[in-house]
Amino acid sequence: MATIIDVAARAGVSRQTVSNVLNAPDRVSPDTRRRVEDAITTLNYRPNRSAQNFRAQRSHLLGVDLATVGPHEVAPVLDRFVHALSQQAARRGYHVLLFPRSGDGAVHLSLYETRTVDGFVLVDTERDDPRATALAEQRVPFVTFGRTGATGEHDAVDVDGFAGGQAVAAELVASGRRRPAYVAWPEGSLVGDLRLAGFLAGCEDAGVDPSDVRVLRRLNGVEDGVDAAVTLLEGSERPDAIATVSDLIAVGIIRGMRSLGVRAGNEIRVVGFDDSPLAAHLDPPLTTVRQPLDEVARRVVARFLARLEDPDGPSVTELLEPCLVVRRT
Amino acid sequence: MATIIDVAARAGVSRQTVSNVLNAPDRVSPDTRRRVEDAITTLNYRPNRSAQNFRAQRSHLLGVDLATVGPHEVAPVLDRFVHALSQQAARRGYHVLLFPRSGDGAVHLSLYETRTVDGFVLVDTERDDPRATALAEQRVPFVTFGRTGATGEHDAVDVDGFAGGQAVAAELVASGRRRPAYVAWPEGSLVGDLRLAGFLAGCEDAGVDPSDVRVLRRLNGVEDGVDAAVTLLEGSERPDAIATVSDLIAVGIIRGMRSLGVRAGNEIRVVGFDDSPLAAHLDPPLTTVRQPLDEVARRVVARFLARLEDPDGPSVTELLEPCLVVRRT
DNA sequence: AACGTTCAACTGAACGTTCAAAGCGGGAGA
DNA sequence: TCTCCCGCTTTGAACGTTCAGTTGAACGTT
Repeated sequence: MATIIDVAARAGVSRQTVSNVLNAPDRVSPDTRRRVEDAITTLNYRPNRSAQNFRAQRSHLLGVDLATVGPHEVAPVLDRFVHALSQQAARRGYHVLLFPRSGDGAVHLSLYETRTVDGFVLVDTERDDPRATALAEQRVPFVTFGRTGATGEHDAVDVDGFAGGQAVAAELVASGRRRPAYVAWPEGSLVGDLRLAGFLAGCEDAGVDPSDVRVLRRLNGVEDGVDAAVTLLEGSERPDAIATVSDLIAVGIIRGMRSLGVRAGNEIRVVGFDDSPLAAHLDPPLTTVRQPLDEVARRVVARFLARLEDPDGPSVTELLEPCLVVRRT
Repeated sequence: MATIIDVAARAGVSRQTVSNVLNAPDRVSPDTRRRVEDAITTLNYRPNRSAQNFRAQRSHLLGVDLATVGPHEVAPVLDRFVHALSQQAARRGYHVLLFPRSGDGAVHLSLYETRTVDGFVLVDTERDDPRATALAEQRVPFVTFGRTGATGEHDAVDVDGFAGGQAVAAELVASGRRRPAYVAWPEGSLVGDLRLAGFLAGCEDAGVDPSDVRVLRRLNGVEDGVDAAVTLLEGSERPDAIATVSDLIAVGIIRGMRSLGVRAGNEIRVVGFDDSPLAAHLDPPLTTVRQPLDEVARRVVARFLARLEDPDGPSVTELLEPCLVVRRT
């Protein structure tokens, strides 16, 4: 591999001049510049990233811990976000380094201590996420996708689940539904509680009394959705719409309804959340709320770089609007 | 951040002794070792990875290019493999660096030229994959998950799709089916052709004439599966089993059958391939072929490290056995 | 001619680590 | 007593880059 010294020798200049041609071309005379560029081309020189990292005390790497997903679990948002993140990071000279989340849920602090990464992006945050607390305490640069409730204590980018819930309610009522039900996660999840609260607020805004909305709480599985649908349909007063906190539950709802001979989208509308890849392929295609993952990723990267620039600046939480995707249900 | 020099000063030894305590403890007297270890603990010293990388001319990073997946497409194998890979890599002191596949499908050679990564892992390879050709030509260390047809020209780990196809045929015939059909990908895909060939061979082994097997060719989409199912069922002689080259197509098959009032698993069995996360959650749960992704990842990492050790060693292709998962279809 | 300014290019130093080689006591053998 | 060896430790050097500071030449002003 050619080094900057080789290029300098070939072009008859010093190593710093070569460096300048690459990093501050205006400091070099046009004539010299051309000679150096020729040498670079001839030798196919590429600056050694390890050396640059070492010199700059920056790894240009962004750590993302992968939740340990069982072979049959789905991580519909995580994977797509990681794709988007690696794309946006690449635009800014950074790359995404994946590492498995350690057993106890702690972030691998050692990756930062050894300067393997410049910081972290946390995904799937929960209320008072211990990972965020630990990182903030150690003053490690990081940004979360998702709030933790500790506003102002770290940078975060999130999608406004409350607004998403509102939009769902508005759409359902606008299409004439008056007896909506909601299948939520168990109480305590920040994400889930916001989506539900938004939905209830949206109902109220549209003139449906929130206290009339039947709310069921289930875990995030297809089977849990099936169960919820059966519960909702067996009563004497069936809802005319079922909104849910996730697509996975919605899949179960649709299936549970079908097992009772009811096709989603007619008497009973069904709405999911996340617009996971399968939503469009369901039968019937699922109405759901899409998160602007590309934009989230863009801002996460921007926030992260800003944090590196100014470690002591104030923490910022950005909120992005989700977008309702109306399909057949 | 404490450096090795700080530790050395505190323990009253030279920097090399500290290095030895960490990398070759047997060279250091027990007494000194203890003193140094104390200093390390006190100062919370961690060797700087950038410096190590620079010194060793190794980034300890493994590049994986992410196919650009549309927001509604699914990459069921890729994502799970990447998870497994990052886990296995971490065990060997390596990490996975993600980068977006460039527009023209070429691997980002520059990541290697700049020594940002030590090499690549290629996923979703195709016959005579241009990425593999390019990397081999440049003598870049890499391992593919999936064969390319160019055996011996690069390291590869693959799952035996032929054997998978055979297993499917064996199971179907053993359960009494005599008129199986197969929905394949368009001819030319190495993966697809092997799975189909295996299926036909398996039929022959079990006493069903392969030339009687109806083979349809479709793209890899849910809608393509629906279409295939309709085509297969509308003829006068319906198959009693439909095997497919992928779970996604199988999803479509099940749906297409249902649209004609036929439930998969009874008169007509359906079998997918890949055991993607949704397979177990389908209605009815899908019988499919599981790829041992953890084991594939483990071997890919091992092969890769072996290749780094010995750049000129012979190329090896490893083949792993898939495993049929019989569910309700 | 002396001096200040500007532009272009160069030199020294440093980032933190580890390999290779050298130093240094002390004990065994000649 | 001298030599050799052994175990432990130190020193020199290098990996490739870029920041900060310096040199040198050209040019205009006084």
